Amino acid sequence: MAELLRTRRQTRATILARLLATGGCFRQRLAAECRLTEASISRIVAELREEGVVEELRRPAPHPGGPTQLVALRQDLRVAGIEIAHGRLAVGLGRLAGAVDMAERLDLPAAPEAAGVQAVLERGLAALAGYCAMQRLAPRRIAVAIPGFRGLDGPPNPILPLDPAWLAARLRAAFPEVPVALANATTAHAALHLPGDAAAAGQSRQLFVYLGHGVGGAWAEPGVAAGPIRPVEIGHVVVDRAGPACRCGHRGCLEAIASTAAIARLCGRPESRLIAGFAEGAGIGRLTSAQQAALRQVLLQIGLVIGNALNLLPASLVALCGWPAALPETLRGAVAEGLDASLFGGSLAGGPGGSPVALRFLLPAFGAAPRAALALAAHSLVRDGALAPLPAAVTGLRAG
Amino acid sequence: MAELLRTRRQTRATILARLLATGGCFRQRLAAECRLTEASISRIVAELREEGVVEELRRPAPHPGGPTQLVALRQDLRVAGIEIAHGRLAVGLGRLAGAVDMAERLDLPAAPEAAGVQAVLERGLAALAGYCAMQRLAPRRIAVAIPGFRGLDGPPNPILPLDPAWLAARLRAAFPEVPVALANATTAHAALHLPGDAAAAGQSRQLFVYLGHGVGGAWAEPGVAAGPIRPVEIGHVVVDRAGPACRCGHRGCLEAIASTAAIARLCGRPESRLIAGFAEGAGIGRLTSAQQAALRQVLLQIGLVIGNALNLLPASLVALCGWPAALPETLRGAVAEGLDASLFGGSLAGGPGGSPVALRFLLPAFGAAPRAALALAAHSLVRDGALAPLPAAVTGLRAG
DNA sequence: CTATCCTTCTTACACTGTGTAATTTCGAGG
DNA sequence: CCTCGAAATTACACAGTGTAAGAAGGATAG
Repeated sequence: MAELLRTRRQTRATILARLLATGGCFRQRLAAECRLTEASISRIVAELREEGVVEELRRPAPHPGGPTQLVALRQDLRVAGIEIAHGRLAVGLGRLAGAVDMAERLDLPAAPEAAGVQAVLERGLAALAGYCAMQRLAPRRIAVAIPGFRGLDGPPNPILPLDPAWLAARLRAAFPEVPVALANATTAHAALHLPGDAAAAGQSRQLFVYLGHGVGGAWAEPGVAAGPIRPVEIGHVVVDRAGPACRCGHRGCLEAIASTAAIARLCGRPESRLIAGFAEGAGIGRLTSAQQAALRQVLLQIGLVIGNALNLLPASLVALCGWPAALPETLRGAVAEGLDASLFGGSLAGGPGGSPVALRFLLPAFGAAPRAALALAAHSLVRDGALAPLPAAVTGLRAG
Repeated sequence: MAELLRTRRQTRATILARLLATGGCFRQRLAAECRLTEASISRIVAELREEGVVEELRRPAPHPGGPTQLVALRQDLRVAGIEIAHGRLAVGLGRLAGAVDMAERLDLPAAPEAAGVQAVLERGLAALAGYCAMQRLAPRRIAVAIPGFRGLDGPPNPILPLDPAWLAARLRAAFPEVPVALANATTAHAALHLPGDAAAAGQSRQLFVYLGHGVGGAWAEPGVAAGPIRPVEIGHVVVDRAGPACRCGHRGCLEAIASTAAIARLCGRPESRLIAGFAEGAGIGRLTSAQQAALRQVLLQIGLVIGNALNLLPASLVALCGWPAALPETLRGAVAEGLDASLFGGSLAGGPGGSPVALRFLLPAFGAAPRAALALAAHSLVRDGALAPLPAAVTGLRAG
């Protein structure tokens, strides 16, 4: 009995999501992981093949009479990405699997105003459109990763003076027919780091936390539901009401103590040098023992906040993407310690009856922009079943 | 086009949920609020009428040619509830709308052991079954509200020595054919206080927080989705790692500072007297100014935790059920203050672009047990579309 | 090069659930 | 009793999936 009804779009999305996550797989496994019969797989794969979205690759049969057709996303599909990070604009074109065809980075004005940002965006768009025209490549989707973005009709962006409606209109003009996805920069990073594990095919939920110049997060359910990535204001969870002022207007937000800006202050060196050190794999450098102790406190706090978040909405995987990944194991351990101090009903190892939570440290891809935006574009394409996206009014979901 | 596919069970659940929330309404409104056509309403109402779940009541037409048949849940449907709270076991039988036919309360042993609890439960069950037999009434569903419950295959209950599997088996034996729902006591209270507003028919999410001898909460989405009530361990969000020890093993949990036990300690009087005062509507009584200040701090903390929770998962309504409702407005305001200090992107009134959040204080129904369990039973019945519940393995949801 | 055997892949059919539109029913008033 | 106007029902079409039977394809042996 079908206790799980899906629209065609949803079914396509589940299948495409599995293909993106696995990089291609045989129909049997695909059917199992998508909770469909092979009959349905057959129908939809045929449909997607017609449309040029997937292809079947010839493989030697693993056993007599075994499958020979590997179903995979077509490798020549292109997506475009636009990403704003660290005072630069990056535009690029790439493939679904992550390979980048072209990337170009432009400096934003030091004190960005709306007009200046628009001008640089125009240059980036021109470069992107020019490359596409020259190579005769048309992206299937364009995604834009914007720090501080909170929806098309959200509040004005406090971080970057950019009108999302203007950008969306501009993109529609420059690339007619190509669907556009706008999202928060953190959402894009979450898309970049979505785990493709077999485990992820289950009903598991993931909490992604990004610690950069800003601090943000996202809930992701990469399972069969092909669920959306929901941004989370974990950076503005208030840790200490008497703490340092945060740019959001409150005091003692996580961001105010755990962003790279705060850590740079703590370590007594400029944020740019700190980030450069991480980017070169040099780690955080020498610290006084007082600094180490302070850093440890921050890591503990991060763990506490994450544990508290899981008390409110359980997840089976926490991905912590940012500067802590560059620290030695001994210091990093403080995160787990903090988590254990707040996670109800068990520790990381999975206490009595508590389901185990995995904690992963990820190094952010400093300077790899616009890879996150490209990943977001791929995710967005897949999520819509490689069809024209539904207007937000229909989905009832907030952009993000 | 149908971008919203539902199984029959889901459709029935949406309709029944609306009927439960509104207490009966005309088909036109029902169709609109359930996002169905009147044709579908017709089919399903006919089905439910056949089964004796709904009835149509004759009403004078509001305008010439207007509707005359009010669709409503049948008033003679009964549900049974079993609730454990404040050292007592309450069993009862009632109607979906809330009327209680019979309630009986039995004291639990002071230092409860598994055997003692079982014995009292047996007595309660006998009373319930006896009443049902005498009145020739058969409940359509039985719900049990258990403090500390965390799922049928969750960890052993740290609060009450009760094996849920034993209880489920015992209920199946005593009331064969009657589906049983076991849930956390907080979930049951959330069910009791589910808002039935028209607003609730939307996609809104609600955060319910219960401040009693324990502190817990639940996310509820009472909209068309007929979504489940998901328990939240908000009582074990750690507020201050150096705070007082909590029974969960951590320090500084919200429960450790905001439960009635903690408040009783703060006010320097026994918890039972405090609760009795609330139950009689006498409020909290006289406090020294130091006590008032301390209480204010606690309320601020509650607000902070709630604001932080909304940073992680937005909601449009916060229902705060417990002792704060008995306080004067001036003190209670501290909750909103704390909330404003942590809720990102706007205050309670709805900041720039932030969606407004409503905060409601509810007086808990002290001594009204098993009304929460009865509400839970009604909710559970409706949620399953008045059909036999699916086994948890199929729904993929944790009991709660 | 063909026959055979094995599984994979496809497809016809049945079933569920909904919306559209035509039809029927129903209550109220003259 | 008839008629009007809206509500309520129902026939039909359509989307989506599972079941099961049939078609197709690769590997091996002769």
